[in-house]
Amino acid sequence: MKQLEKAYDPKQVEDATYQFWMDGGWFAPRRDAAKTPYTIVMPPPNITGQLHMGHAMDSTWQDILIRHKRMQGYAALWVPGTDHASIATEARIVAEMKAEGLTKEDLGREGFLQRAWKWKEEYGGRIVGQLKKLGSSCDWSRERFTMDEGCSHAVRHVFKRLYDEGLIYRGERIINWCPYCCTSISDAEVEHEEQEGRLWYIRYPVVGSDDFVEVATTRPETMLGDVAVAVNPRDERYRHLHGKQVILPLVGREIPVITDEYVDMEFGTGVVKITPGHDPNDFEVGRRHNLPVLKMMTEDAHITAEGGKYAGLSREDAREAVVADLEKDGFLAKIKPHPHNVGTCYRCGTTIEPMVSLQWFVKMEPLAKPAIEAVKDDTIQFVPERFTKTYLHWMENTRDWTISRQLWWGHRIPAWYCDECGEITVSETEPAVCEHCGSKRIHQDEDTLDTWFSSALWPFSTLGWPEKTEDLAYFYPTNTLVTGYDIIGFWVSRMIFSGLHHMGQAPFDTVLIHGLVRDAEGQKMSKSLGNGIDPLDVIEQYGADALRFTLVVGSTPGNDMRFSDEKVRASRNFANKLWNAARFVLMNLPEGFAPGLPAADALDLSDKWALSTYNTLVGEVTLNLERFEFGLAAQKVYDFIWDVLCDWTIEIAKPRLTGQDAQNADAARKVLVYLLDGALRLLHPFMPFITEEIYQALPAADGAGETIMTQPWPVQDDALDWPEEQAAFGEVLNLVRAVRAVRAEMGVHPAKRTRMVIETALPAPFVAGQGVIQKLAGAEQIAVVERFADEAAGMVQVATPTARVFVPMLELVDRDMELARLAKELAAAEKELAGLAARLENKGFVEKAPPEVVQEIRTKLERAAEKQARIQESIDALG
RNA sequence: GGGAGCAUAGCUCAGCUGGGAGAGCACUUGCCUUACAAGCAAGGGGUCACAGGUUCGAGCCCUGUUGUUCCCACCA
Repeated sequence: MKQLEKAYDPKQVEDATYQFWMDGGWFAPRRDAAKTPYTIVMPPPNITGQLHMGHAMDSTWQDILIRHKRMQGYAALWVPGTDHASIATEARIVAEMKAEGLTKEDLGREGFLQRAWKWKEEYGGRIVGQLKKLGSSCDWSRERFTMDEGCSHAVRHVFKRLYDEGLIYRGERIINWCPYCCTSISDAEVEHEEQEGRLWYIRYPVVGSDDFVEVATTRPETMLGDVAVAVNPRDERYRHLHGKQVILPLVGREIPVITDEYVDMEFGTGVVKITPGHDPNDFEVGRRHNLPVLKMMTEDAHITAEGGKYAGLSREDAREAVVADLEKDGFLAKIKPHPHNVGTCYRCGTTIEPMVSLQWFVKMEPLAKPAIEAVKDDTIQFVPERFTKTYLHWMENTRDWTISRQLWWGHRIPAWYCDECGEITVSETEPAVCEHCGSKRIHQDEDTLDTWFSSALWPFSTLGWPEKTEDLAYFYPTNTLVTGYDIIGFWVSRMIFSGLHHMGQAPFDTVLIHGLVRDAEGQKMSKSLGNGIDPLDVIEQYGADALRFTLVVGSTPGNDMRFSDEKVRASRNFANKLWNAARFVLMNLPEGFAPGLPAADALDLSDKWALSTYNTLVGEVTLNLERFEFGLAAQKVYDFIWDVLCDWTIEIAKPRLTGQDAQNADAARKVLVYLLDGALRLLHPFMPFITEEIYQALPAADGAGETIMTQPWPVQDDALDWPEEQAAFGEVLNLVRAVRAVRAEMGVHPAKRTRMVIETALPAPFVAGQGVIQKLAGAEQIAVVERFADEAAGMVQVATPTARVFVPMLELVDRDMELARLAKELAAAEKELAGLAARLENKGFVEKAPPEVVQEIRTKLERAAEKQARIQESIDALG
């Protein structure tokens, strides 16, 4: 048997325990036909990332599910891995190179990729080690990386397949361009932020008259790319302009006035300038009217030659210059303040520039349809349910997905262009010749794929797909996906349509959504605010179990939570409490102690109460876990350990353990060990380290080399349910509490012991509970009688629903004070009685409420009436 | 412009399918009761945002209002 230190020290335990688990190989499930698989794929953290609170929460929740299912006997697999995070990683490396005075072009593609891989080898594993500190029971033998060989194969396979199906196409479209990252980004990667903008009203002279039209714009510099002005066809104010031409100020180009329903007559002047090259709406309008597309900005957002004298200026400088010239030449009518939304790059925050460019796209509509169905028909459920709306809204409004990125770090697009015939060859492996004309002069697309393109395949690419592996057959589809609500659009939705399309089966059945972890003030933790709390610091100070527990209690799916030191300290204290309870139990076990519950007739009333309470707990916690109510489950285990086990059962056991009755002492020990063992199992998913450490010290595990990880999850058992005894002992505890309250109120010193007479019509439980009352209510001698009131002069009297206690302490207290106290008690009892009586007098209640509820109130009423009568009698005796 | 969350003790939050409100921290009082002072015992503190409605009964369901946070959206 292991000796436990006086206070729990996580640092001495955690790393060694994790190593013990690794050595035991318990993280890796075997494919066992006799078992049911349960699978979770970890949302792969970015290789650029450091573990933050979001990861800690995410991983804790997943680990709770996996550990619980593993104990229930499932073949539980948690697949870990990391994401190459193309844009983030590339930005990181470019910045690093910049410090050395190097650019990507200096190194060239090959050189850059070498450097990137080196960077990955060096830093990519960092976060993996951090996940281990948390206690995550992932199967590291199945760890994957989105750019490893298998995942890359899956990516090329999917690309080829979708291309052949006509679901991937290449085309010139208007896309979101980040001038800082110098790449296209998808709609989902654009963040909108409100900015204090302005509306410039510009006069465009009408050709062939002295008239002009006023056009309102938030981006005057884009007028250089104007190809028309548009009015609403129904707008009477501008009917005379239909078919006319106007002159573009500063540039002098003649452009047509067109009519289009898109124009809102209410906004601005009702006239819109059309710039198809740099505005998504204008692009659509331009297509409808066959207007040319002028590209007047470069990839780093400077004006092109198209912009005449403004060529070479940045978009910001160009705006100033254009506005100044407009004003000088009298074209500027007015300027009004105008708050509006500006799209920014989610990575770098730069204002995105809509640009026309040649990119690859995934056609979304045919893929989205079944993905919408799968959620509507509950094949996939969101927890909490409300996120279904978020998902459906995203899916139903999604436009084609821009998947090409002008980056080097990532999956290079498997498309080759023929220098002879110009056709495209898409292939999983590098083709030798153009499949159209057989020419050998082909070159591969320079671009890479959006990071999410590979993450979308994660639930099956990690299991070996497109190979037909045994893992894939056994573990797919996975079961629960755990993630934050912020990536439902980016990731969850794409996994769903990918799984359905490529596997013919939804990738998981449940999406469990957690909220954000905020700081103690409720602010989002972020690097720029510097308010991030490093989970590793918390682990260092309080231990991983305390951190995990904190991330679970008081949290509820989908809701954000605040993180504070006080909360972790409370969790740490709980760990220590458990530790000491275990120490107490263990130090009371004799050599050769044999665990196991004694026969029912060897159990005393308190044993049956404790075991019944535990038995109920088992059922409730199991149900809570099945419903993903982790916070409730954790709270219940906490309450059981602290309240039922420590404050009552252990205290009650003390006199039994040191008493004369050897059989009784043995029963107490066996029950304590049984309850401790059960509580450890129930707590293990939440606090894996300390529960393992204590489990190892229990006689059952002694030297057997077993782990709590694979012990069976407790099952509710009717044989451990004694409702009558549970209720009867509850009355004993009520009496203890009542006596303690009166003693405290009267200022009786805790060490002072008194004689005590219990008057009750139901003596059995109080006789059986004598020892308990003696120990916990400060009694030295107890008599249980059916009638005592007549001899009770000069005694303090305490009423409970089923008994009255007489304590000879009146010499310690003032008689009037005692009367006043009793009067207060009586008032409270009468109030309760009146409330209950009122409910029963309500005919509607008696007739319509369920009979068991009515009966419960009747019983309460009887009890309350008895208690009230006892108090009244006490008062009469004193008076 | 649409959609969603939240509003419960001084603070942070639980509260499962409606049966008379809980925890942690903080506060007050008393305890070194040999597992634990990171502890033990006893307490104080809440018209569950507001107004209606459904129901025998509402923190929970419905409608509206206010405050607050977030998501989505191509009105120049």
